[in-house]
Amino acid sequence: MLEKTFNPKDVEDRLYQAWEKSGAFRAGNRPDATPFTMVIPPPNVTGSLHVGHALNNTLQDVLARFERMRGKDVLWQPGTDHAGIATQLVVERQLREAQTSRQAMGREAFIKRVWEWKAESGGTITRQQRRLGSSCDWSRERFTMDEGLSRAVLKVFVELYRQGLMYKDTRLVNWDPSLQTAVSDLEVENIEIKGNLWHLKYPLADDAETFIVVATTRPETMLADQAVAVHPDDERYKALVGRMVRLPLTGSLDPIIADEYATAEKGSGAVKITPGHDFNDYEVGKRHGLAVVNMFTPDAKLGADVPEAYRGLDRFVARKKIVADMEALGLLEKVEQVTHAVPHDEKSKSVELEPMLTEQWYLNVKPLAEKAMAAVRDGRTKFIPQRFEDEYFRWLEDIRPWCVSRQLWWGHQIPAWYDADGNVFVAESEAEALAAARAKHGRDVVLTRDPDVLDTWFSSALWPFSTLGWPDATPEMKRHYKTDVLVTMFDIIFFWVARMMMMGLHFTNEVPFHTVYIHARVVDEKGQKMSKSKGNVVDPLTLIEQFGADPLRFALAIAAAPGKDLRMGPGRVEIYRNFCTKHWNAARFCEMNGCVRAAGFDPARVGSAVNRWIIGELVRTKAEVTGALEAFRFNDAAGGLYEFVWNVYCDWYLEFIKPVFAGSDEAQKAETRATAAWVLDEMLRLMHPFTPFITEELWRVTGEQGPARARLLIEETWPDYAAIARDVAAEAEMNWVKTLVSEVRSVRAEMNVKPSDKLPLVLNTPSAREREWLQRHNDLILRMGRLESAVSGDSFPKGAAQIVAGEGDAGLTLEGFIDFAKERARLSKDLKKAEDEVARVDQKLGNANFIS
RNA sequence: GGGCGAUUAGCUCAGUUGGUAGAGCGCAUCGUUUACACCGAUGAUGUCGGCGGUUCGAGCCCGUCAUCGCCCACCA
Repeated sequence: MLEKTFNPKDVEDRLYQAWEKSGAFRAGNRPDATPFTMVIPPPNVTGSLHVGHALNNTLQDVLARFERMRGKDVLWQPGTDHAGIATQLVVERQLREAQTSRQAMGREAFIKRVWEWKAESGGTITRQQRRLGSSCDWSRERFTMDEGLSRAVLKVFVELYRQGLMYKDTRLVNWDPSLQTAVSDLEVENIEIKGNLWHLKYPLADDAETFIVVATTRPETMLADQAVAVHPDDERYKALVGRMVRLPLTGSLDPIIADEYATAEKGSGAVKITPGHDFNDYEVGKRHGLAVVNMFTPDAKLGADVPEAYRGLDRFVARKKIVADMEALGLLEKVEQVTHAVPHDEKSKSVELEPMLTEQWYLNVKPLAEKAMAAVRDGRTKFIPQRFEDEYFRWLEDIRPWCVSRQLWWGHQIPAWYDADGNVFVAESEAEALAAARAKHGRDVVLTRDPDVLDTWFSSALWPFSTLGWPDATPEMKRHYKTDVLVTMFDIIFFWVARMMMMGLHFTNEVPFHTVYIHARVVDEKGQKMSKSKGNVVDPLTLIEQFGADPLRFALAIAAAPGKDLRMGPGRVEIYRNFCTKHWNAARFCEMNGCVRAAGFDPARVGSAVNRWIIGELVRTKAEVTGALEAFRFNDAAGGLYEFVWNVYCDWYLEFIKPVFAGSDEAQKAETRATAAWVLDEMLRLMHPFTPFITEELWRVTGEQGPARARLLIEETWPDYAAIARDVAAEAEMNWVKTLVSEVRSVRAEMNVKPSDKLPLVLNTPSAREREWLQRHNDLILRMGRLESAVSGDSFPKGAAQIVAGEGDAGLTLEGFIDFAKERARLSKDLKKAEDEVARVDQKLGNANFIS
């Protein structure tokens, strides 16, 4: 006998282990079947599961289990990402707490330390994915710094280099002074902050009493100024173009130049040009042949190229001092308050990035982007929802070279070696590099390896094929690439999706996936973005602990309407915990009534209307769920199931069959038991992709073979009801019955009659008020009496009917009633439509104003 | 500055080719009848953000305005 409620804690672990042990999640179980492949967006190896992961994993697991049940050979490829910056930061923090640093340890020891940390904490997130029920093929788990994946990275880098797409360049780059590394354009977050716009007076070189005023938000950079620019058409300054200013504080001479970049309306109309520390100024400098002076050290303190008084100062300290000094010289004209966007690192959002002139490795992604755009344009890869394609195009259309080198230690070290003269040798191994160097010099030379590592997203970009064994021609590569669906969130379309498209097409000539499903962001129950600082982070593990994995999964799936924020919290999950209990109790009811699947039961040959009807409803639901899942409408699929389980199966069907079980018609009882069991059984299968644990556990209740069947659930096929025709008669009949029952219930409620009371009880002692009601609803109650007796098998309470009707049986037989029901259903649907159409045409003709 | 999305019951949200406005929660009333109180029955509640247009008919299509959110952008 089942307990009154489902206890997820008792079963989740046991069931998951049984699944995994049985090899049910393994790809390759069905060599003849169509493959279905997804790669998981690899979470940070040292991270833990947040509710966004939970959504992402749930949706993929729904698809994986659905396709597996449909008979496909599913590979859901799991793994983790080494997450260069994030992981290095975590370990560095630990070192700080231990009073040491990576610099003190040295590179080799530090990397060893990170691997240790990975070994220690790397299992956390995959354990948590298991708790959620994710049916990944764990036997194929990969890590971006695995030997095989690293080999793919080397090969890709070297090939891109040989193709001339990967190159070193010295240019301005976004520099993180805290981490002391370059970051890519995508990793910059512009944050609006309130600041000052200082108007500085620069005296002319040959006339110290005449000034040109420049406005700047970054006065400290004036120490590296190389010019003052004005717009060529700006009448105010035309005469000054070509003359020199003497830069205060440094005394150097800078030309006043005319450049379109300056806007007369902005600031004072004249702008200081600092090619070393501003992307625009850098371009202006190139046009005018200005020098590029770097005035900062890597940690953004003032360096050797500034007057001694400022050397070693932090940039913000220097800013204050320079403003004060300028003011003391009478060269500060005014200060305006402005809000302006300042580039910050997107991780902590607390470090102001500095444009810095450094040498870095760049990948010219332009030609790759062309192919990536073409693939989406001609439909080889589709985005759902489609509007994300526009965003994808917009970014790829004006894509700039990708700065792929990072001045970190944790990551794939760049496979480039240098000789003493600075010649570079790019090769997949040191031996190859040495050989190349020997060939060049005619003798053995000593090489040093480039100390930098690659952007984490470089290896992620290869994920769909590197995990399958590329560059080797593995059977998995052949069978599972391209993959089918990528399920991810919109915030990494540029970081990851676009780059996978580019790399995939470039190296395999095939798109990495035919569909990209973009799901929403999960926010808290109040609609606030979750953040640690706000303390409103919803922890999926707490929710699993509290309610179970199934309710969380169902809550996520049913809320997953494409492209909208998705609110999540305990309240939401509780609703679906209740739903799971309801589902559980439906099975419990079946168990109590001996509803066991009967051997040889044929749903197409059921006799009674109630049973024919519920089978029809099931068939309809299955079609709805299947269609919804095929279209990635998870909310519709889950919603349809919710409706069927609760409002159709429990609220109507189980209520209808109670009188049957209480009655004496043994043949009908047997049929009804078999039907109830069969429908429950099928329902469990439809529910399984969403709530795998409870369905697996309940499965044994309805199965002839007991618990041994449980293990097999996910290997069973998705229900196929092709042989069952839609039973319109049963549908119409039951709809009519339901309507009547509702009407009667409403009458009873209004009359204050207990549902348990038989009608005759009321009729024997009618009050005046009751008598009035009975008169008004005479006809209804007559029919109801008929129906109840038809459903329950009891004899029709003739006496009661006579009392009600006052004139004996109205002569309505059940058959006559069903005909009436059908007629009414037909009329209310088809005829209504036809009549409307006729009326519409009539009206049109009437309005047409024919000439007779 | 550009682009996108949202605006539907008190709250949170569905609503896929335009055809009688839906769900859950909450609320009110009643109820422990062969599963389930993590339950059941019944009920109340909507100028579908405003205005204009197309149509026999608009929550849905078009235009416009308002408010909120997100993304992108080199503006001093």
